[in-house]
Amino acid sequence: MNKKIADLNRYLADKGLKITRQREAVAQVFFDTDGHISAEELYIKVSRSYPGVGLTTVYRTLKLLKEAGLAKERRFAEDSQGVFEKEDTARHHDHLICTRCGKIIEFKEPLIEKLQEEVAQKHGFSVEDHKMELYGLCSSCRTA
Amino acid sequence: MNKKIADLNRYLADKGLKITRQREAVAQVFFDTDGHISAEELYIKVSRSYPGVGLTTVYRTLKLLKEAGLAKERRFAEDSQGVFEKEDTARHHDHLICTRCGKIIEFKEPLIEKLQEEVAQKHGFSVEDHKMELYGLCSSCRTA
DNA sequence: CAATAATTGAAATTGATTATCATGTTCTCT
DNA sequence: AGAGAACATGATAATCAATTTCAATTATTG
Repeated sequence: MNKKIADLNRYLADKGLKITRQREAVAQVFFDTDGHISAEELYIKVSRSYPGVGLTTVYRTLKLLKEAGLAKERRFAEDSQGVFEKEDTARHHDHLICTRCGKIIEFKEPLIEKLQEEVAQKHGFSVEDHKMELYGLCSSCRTA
Repeated sequence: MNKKIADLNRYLADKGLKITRQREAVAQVFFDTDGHISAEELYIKVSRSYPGVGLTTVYRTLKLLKEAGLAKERRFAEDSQGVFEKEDTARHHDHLICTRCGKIIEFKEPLIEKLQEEVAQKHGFSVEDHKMELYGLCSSCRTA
């Protein structure tokens, strides 16, 4: 699935930026990753397939991916490290987070989104994006 | 409204910790603050009424307030600094955030909460807490 | 009031992220 | 293809928020 790499390259060309081996490496590995990944983790993962790419470049590329609308940064409570995920999966999904074991489940609920729109309108807002996190105990932690 | 100070003192006594002038100062100023405040901002505010209280102590006291269930820490996207708010207002309210001017409006929507419970149950979770943020443009930024 | 244990503030430390800078690469134009 | 200009890279240093350390101080308890 090189469509996203193509999207990135189009964005770069558009901005007068350059297509490099490192950017492609980081982007490729990132797009092959499901769920959330931190810059540090991505750096390690990239290093396995494409050694010699610096952590700094990983940070910089993730920033570009955000600007290009291909990645999304999230910050979970109490977590000092930011995590990234692909923008397409980031869109319209929310998180259930177990406060004991840290397990994170992603879900979608169109009805909630409809209500969000309504609330926003009531306050004169137009919604572009949202983030919802439910904190609680997962079934295994509750019975344990 | 010294009830909360009393709550804090009860918590401290319970844990074998001490009631100090500094803790009371930080707590008092924090409880008199509406909305969100960062540790740094709170430090400045405290320093005006009670000079000589260190930033470290503000951080430590906020941590205690969290443990005592009297404060809640939040982390908004893209914001490196965590912010705190009183637990009573933190409970069951959500945020509308303008992506241009940064304005934050708080709201409640019981229906959304009901749906959250249902979704969680579907995944075997019991909800203890939640966080929801809607990002968009406020009315003035949209027309500007 | 004395002994004990917790607290304080300043400074040092950590961990994540960003800036700097000399060197290397890509793109554009011919 | 080649040269020049502009951008990118990676190592290191710097920054920023938050935490830890530690010697000196203070609250509690008996």
